[in-house]
Amino acid sequence: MYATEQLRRLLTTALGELGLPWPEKTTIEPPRDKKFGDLATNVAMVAAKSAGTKPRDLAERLRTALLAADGSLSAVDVAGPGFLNVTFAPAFWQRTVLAVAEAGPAYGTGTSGAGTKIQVEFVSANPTGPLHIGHGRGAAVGDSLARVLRAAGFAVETEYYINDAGRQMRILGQSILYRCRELRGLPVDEPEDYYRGDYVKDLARELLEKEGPGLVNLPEDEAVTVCRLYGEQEILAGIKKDLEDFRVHHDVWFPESTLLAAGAVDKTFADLRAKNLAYDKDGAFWFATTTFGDDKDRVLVKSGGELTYFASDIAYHDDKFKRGFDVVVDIWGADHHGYVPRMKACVSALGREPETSLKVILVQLVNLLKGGEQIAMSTRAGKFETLADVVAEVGADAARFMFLSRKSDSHLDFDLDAVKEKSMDNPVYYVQYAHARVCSLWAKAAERGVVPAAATPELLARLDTDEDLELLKLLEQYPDTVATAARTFAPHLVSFYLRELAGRLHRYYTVNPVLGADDPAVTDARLHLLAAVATVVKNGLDLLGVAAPEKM
RNA sequence: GCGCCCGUAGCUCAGUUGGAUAGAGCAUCUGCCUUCUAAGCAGACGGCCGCAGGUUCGAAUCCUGCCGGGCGCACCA
Repeated sequence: MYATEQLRRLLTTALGELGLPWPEKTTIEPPRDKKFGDLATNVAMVAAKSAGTKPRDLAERLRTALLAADGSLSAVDVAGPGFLNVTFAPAFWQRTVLAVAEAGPAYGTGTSGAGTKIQVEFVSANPTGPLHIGHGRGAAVGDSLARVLRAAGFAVETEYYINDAGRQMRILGQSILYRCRELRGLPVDEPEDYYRGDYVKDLARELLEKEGPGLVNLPEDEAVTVCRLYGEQEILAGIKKDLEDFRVHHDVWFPESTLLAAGAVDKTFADLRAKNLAYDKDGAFWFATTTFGDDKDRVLVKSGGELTYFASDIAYHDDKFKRGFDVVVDIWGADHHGYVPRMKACVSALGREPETSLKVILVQLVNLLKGGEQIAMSTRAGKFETLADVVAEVGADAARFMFLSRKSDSHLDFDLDAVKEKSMDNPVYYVQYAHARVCSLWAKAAERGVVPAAATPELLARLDTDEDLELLKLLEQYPDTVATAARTFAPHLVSFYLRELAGRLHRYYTVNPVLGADDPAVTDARLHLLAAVATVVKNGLDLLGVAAPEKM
C-alpha cells in the first residue's frame, strides 16, 4: 500500500468516527521541508468549517485517532494553521524493498487506466522527406507517453498517419521528375514550389537507374505518378528505419489513401450534411465549425474540387472512434496549435465529448545548437538537420533523454556538444551511471563470494540511516510518479524523477559503504536496497525508451 | 487587430493543479580519490517567481489589465 493511500484510509476512518465526510479539497502530499515529516495534509483546515470547530482543534482530535490507529505511523504533529504532519515508521518504508523485488519490472505499473482504450498518434510527417530533429522530439514524446500510459494500465495503440494523398505528394512527384530531367540534360525550368533537398536528387538518380531513361519521355501525368509512388515508398522506408533506430514503435501505419478508397470521406460529408453542419458556398463545401466555438467555418472541398487536409482529418478521426478508442491522443508541433479548436469542433460534430475524448499534446520547436550557436532548421541547413544524423551523432539514449527532459510545450535547446558530453550537462549518463554502479557493486559482491541473506523485514530493519530512509521513500514514490505522468500526459515527470533518484543513489554510494560495512547483515540489507534502486531506475528508463547499461 | 503558449537564480529548467522559509542542474568559488566506478559527493554564492491590481486563512500557481518573447490567424500542409 502506498503511503498516501494508507494515510487517506486512516484519515477516512478517523473522520468517520467524528461523523465527518471526506472533504473534496483535501490534499495529501509530501511537504517541501523534510522536517515537517513524510506527508502533510490540510484535511483539518478543509473540514473545520463543516465540523463547526477550529482547524487546530480538529487537527488535534485527528492526531489522537491516527496515533491510536495502527503501527505504521511513528509521529503525527499539528502545525501552523492546522496542518497534520505525519511521519511513517521505518518498517513501513523498509517494506518497499520487498515490494520492488516482488514486482520487478512491473513495479510502478498501475491500474488507473484499466478498461480504457487509448490511441496515441504521433510523428505522422508527410512522406515527402526525411524526418528532422523536430519530428524527433514528437517521436520521443509520443513513444514514451505510450509506454507510460501502458504502465498505467491503459490499452494503448500507437499509430502513424501517412498523408499519402493530396497536393504535397504530387509536388514530391514533380520534384523528382524535375531532377530526373535535369540529370538527363533536358532543358527544364525550375518549378516554383518544389522539394529542393539533396535526397530528391538521390531519389531521381536511383529511379532513373531502375526505370531507365525512357521515364522522362512518358506523358507528364504518368511520369509524375511513377516518381511520386517511388518517392513515397523510398521515403517512407527511410522514415521507418529512422524511427526504428530511434527505438520508436508504431503499431499501425495508417495511409490516408485508404480512407478515400473506402469512401469514408464521402460518408463523413453526408453525415455532416444530414446534421446540418455542412453547406455549399462560393463553389466550395464548408464545415460549420463555428457551431462548436471555432472562429470561422472551414472549407472541406475547395472550389477546384480538391479536398483540404482537414477533410480527411475529420474522416480519419471518425474512423479512430469507430475503431473503439475511448480517448484519442494527437501529438502535434506547437505551430499547429491554431488547429486545435477546429479539431475539437470536429470531435463534437462526431458526437463525442471533445474535452475527454480528444487530447492534443503540443510539442514545441527544437533549437538545435552547436558550439552555442543556433543551427538553422530550414531546408538547406547543415548536416545535422535530420533525425538520423543527430541519432548517429549522439546516440538514441542521449537524444531521447534530452527530448524528454522538458515539458513538451516549452521550448527546448538541443545542444549537440552538450548532449555528446559525458557530464552533468548530459543527465542521461548521470542516471545510467546510477544503474551501472549498483550492477557493478553486485558483481563485485559475487566476486568476493558475498551471498546476501534473504531480504526479510528483520534484515531490512538495518536500513535505518537518513540516507537509507530517503532512498526508500523515493522508491515508494515511483508508482505515484508514473500514475501522475499518465494522468497528466507528461512523460517528462519520469525523467525528473529519475534524476532525483540517481542523485540520491550517488550520494548514498559516497556516504554509506556497502561491501565495506562493519556488519555483514548491513551489507546484505544495503545490497537489497540498491538492487531495488537499480530495478526502479531501469523501469523508469524503460518508460523513456532509454537503455540501462550494467557497465559504463 | 484577434487567438494560443511562455516569462521563476547569471544560463537551462522543475514546482505534484491553492499550502509552511520558492527548488534542481550548469556556470563561479572551496573542499573530497591508498577503500565498493571521481561519468561521483559535500559546501558556498546566487531570487520584487515580468509589472500592477483582485479573489481568501494562504497565490509562483486562480481572475483582470498592462509589459516583453514565441507561434498561429488560407479554398497551405
